[in-house]
Amino acid sequence: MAKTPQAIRGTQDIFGADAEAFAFVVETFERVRKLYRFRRVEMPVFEKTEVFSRAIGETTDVVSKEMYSFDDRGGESLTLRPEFTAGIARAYLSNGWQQHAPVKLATHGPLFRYERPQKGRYRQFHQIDAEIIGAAEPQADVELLAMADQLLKELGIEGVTLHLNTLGDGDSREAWRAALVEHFRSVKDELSEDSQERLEKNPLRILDSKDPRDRKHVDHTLDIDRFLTDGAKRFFDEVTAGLDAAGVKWTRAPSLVRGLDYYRHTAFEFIPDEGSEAAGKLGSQSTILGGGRYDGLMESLGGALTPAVGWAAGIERLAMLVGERMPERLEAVVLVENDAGMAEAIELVSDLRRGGVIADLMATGSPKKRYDKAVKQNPQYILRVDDGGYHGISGEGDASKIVAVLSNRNPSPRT
RNA sequence: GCGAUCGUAGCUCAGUUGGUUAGAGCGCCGGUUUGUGGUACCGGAGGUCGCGGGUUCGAACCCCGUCGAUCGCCCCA
Repeated sequence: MAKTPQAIRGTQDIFGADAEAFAFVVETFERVRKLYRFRRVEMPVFEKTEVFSRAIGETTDVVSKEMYSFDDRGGESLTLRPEFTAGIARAYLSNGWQQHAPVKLATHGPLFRYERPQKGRYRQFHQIDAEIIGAAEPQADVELLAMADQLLKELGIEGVTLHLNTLGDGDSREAWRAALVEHFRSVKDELSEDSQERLEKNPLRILDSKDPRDRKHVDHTLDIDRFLTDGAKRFFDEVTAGLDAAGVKWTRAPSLVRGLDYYRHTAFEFIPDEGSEAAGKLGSQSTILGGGRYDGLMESLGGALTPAVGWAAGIERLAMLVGERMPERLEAVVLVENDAGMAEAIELVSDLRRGGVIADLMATGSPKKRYDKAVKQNPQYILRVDDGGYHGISGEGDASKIVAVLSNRNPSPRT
């Protein structure tokens, strides 16, 4: 026998309860985004590599070691999308969506990052994504976060808190970064190996290092607050005031920095509370939804300065938190007691489905065992068909839909 | 890229200090019973014990390598 090829490492075949939970997340997202008038967009799964390398930043982990890149037959370097935002920004520029600005967009689908898989983390994973493009005012941040908050609530997810920070505007961030580099360089030898590396590549990250050697050198004098320009401070205050008005709970997280270069001002993550049930279900992964403002991104792709803010959430991680979802209950099984009645049974099950009844046909295997198999499906009703046609129903509960279908049918030969 | 743990039937798992022909439950197929809302019983198919090498009279079991999975580090959703 030929050998079955293996699935690619880090990909998943989702089925059963997990697939139901996955679908529930997507359906709930679709419902909620409509409440906020986010418009659905469909995006390519791959782009020219430069879309991501320029937008996300060459030195980020995502670009430097996690992209699935390949040359196509024309020799052009393409990359399977590792995130949504860069591709959406490219689409916004190449399609002239400025005409719709400010525009609220939502999408979902697969993303790809070359990483070692572990709990809640895959090479092909899935996100839901929401962006507001062309809106500079803090109210956009508030609306976006209110939607995220409502989504999590409607998914029934508890024990998760919005962690909020500001990275300031360009000037604030630059001053902050310079101060951090100066500070940490003076104690470089005492930092962890990882953080000595971060010092060159991404000094902001040292702030949220878990290594005690690094923690020793981190204190509140290094928070962004001291470096914020008046404008940046005012912006953040308006965001937090808006969240309070909208009834969205949040907590300040001064060491929260996002990994990608394009973030400005607001940065946030929804994180399970320590010791909560949600935290346990997620393993060592913590962030279930994250994002921020990226006013500088469009320029890196050659567009005009365009303020924008967005977030993405891992569908798999959300699905781990929503609990068991059962498929809709089977309402009717048409049981073929004798194969001579097969045509009649097929007609009956078709009529039931057209009448909005969730129905299945049980007509395979040993005729004597069909009844047991039907019962195992736990249907609300069983309709029996033999060589004389339909001849009986048993079950309990509301049968009005089934009765309506039966009374609209041509009388079976027996009646 | 690094580390830990683990690979036995379609699935979940037993398998004694290394010892005859590797087992169970579930699922699948067939039959007997029952005779119409989850019956009981009998039987059957299904395994290169992840793969390759080594030690041994003898390896699912010990050793080495390799592939894969899981969890963690890094980073992220």
